[in-house]
Amino acid sequence: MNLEQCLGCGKISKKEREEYFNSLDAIIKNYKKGDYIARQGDMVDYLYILSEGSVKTEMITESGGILGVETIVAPRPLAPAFLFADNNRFPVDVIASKECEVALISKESVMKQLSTNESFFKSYMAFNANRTHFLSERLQLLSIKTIKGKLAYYILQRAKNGLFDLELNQKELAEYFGVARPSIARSFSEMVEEEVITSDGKILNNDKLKNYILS
Amino acid sequence: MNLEQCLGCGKISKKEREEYFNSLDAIIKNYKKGDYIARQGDMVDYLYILSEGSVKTEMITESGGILGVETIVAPRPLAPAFLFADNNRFPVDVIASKECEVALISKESVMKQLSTNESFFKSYMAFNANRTHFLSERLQLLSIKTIKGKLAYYILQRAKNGLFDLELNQKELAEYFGVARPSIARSFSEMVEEEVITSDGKILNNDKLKNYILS
DNA sequence: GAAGATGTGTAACAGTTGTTACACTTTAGA
DNA sequence: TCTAAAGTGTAACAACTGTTACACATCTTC
Repeated sequence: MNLEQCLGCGKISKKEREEYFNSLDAIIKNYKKGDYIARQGDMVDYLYILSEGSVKTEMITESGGILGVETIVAPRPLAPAFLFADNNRFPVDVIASKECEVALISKESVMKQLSTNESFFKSYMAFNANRTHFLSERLQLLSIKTIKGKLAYYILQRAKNGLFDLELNQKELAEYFGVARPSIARSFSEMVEEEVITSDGKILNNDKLKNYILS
Repeated sequence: MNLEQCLGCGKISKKEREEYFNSLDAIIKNYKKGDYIARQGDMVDYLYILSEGSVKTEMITESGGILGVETIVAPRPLAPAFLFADNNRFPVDVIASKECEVALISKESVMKQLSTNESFFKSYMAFNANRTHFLSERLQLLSIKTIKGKLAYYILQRAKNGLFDLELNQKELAEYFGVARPSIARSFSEMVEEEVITSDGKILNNDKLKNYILS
């Protein structure tokens, strides 16, 4: 899910990239730290590609305070989904957190590329599809309210032949679920206690495991 | 976000729709209640459009129990994002919950339409863009842990000139946030108590309101 | 193989939310 | 206008999770 994928080109030098952007009629803009790249409510009429630097997105604060939301590091498109949305406006402020280079590709140019450059098309579609996939996954996980439920869902997704591998350690799981680390340990050991799973990765009671997700 | 939007055609009769599907080389399939339309892990090689009926998505249960996930009512595409995803497999079982008609349009035909039919293209892109937008919104809201935080985020999104309108009643808000109704009432009255908002829709302290989102 | 770093198990307590129940207010319809 | 339905305010208690702290295990590196 990066710049190369999105543009349908492999790893290239900075010079090659510039030539490539030129062929797309891109406007290259440079920003200093603290510059606003876009403001909440601005129309998204271009495909914004952050080719150098990093940005953070923020909600507006009328009276001083600032609420950080997310940091995005190059290379990555900035709001690729909004370009074709009905409400095609930036949902947040986008501010350079260091020196940035951004390529703006007009909607028309993007559409032309999409229809003439199969590689570009496939990459663009795959990027958005993967993002939807990612968001759906995260949403389903977050909408499960209990930690045991999240764990059960997570385990069932990775289960094979009654065995599972968590892949992440407790600290990483906690971050992924948005919960506290000791809470993961507690829930996990309770599930072992209740003979639903074993601590070494076996599923003992599939139905009970699924029931965690519901309740 | 419906069939018409997705296909780039207005409201048409069933006969017209069938002709339209024919022009897309669609395969029309009919299912009875209880039939499996797709199984978890099946490849998504077609654009599935549910034109009649309704389906529910389920996680598999090896030993009897069933875990419902979501109900989808016609007309709507079924897994439009997965068609172009890298991991293009159904994430869940899809089962007819009444008599259904599904149009399967091959990936090739979809790509052909996308490049030759601007209306189809725009509708398809808008559908996916809007879905991404929707998912991002929901995810951001759900990732806020406290109810006061969710309320603050919700209010700030709808705020204008220091005023806000919740638009939903408490019961609807509770469902939207995935929390209990009395908890909404409690959090709301605490925020009024703390002189951050008034119960009739004024924002008294913008910064405190944003702080709820963080903590 | 000793030492620090990383990962895990666990406990006590605080904080937030869910559950249930009920009173009250407002709205919509007869 | 009266009534039923829908919406809201609130309280007591249960349940779950977060916080903090510490013990112990395991892994890495010199």
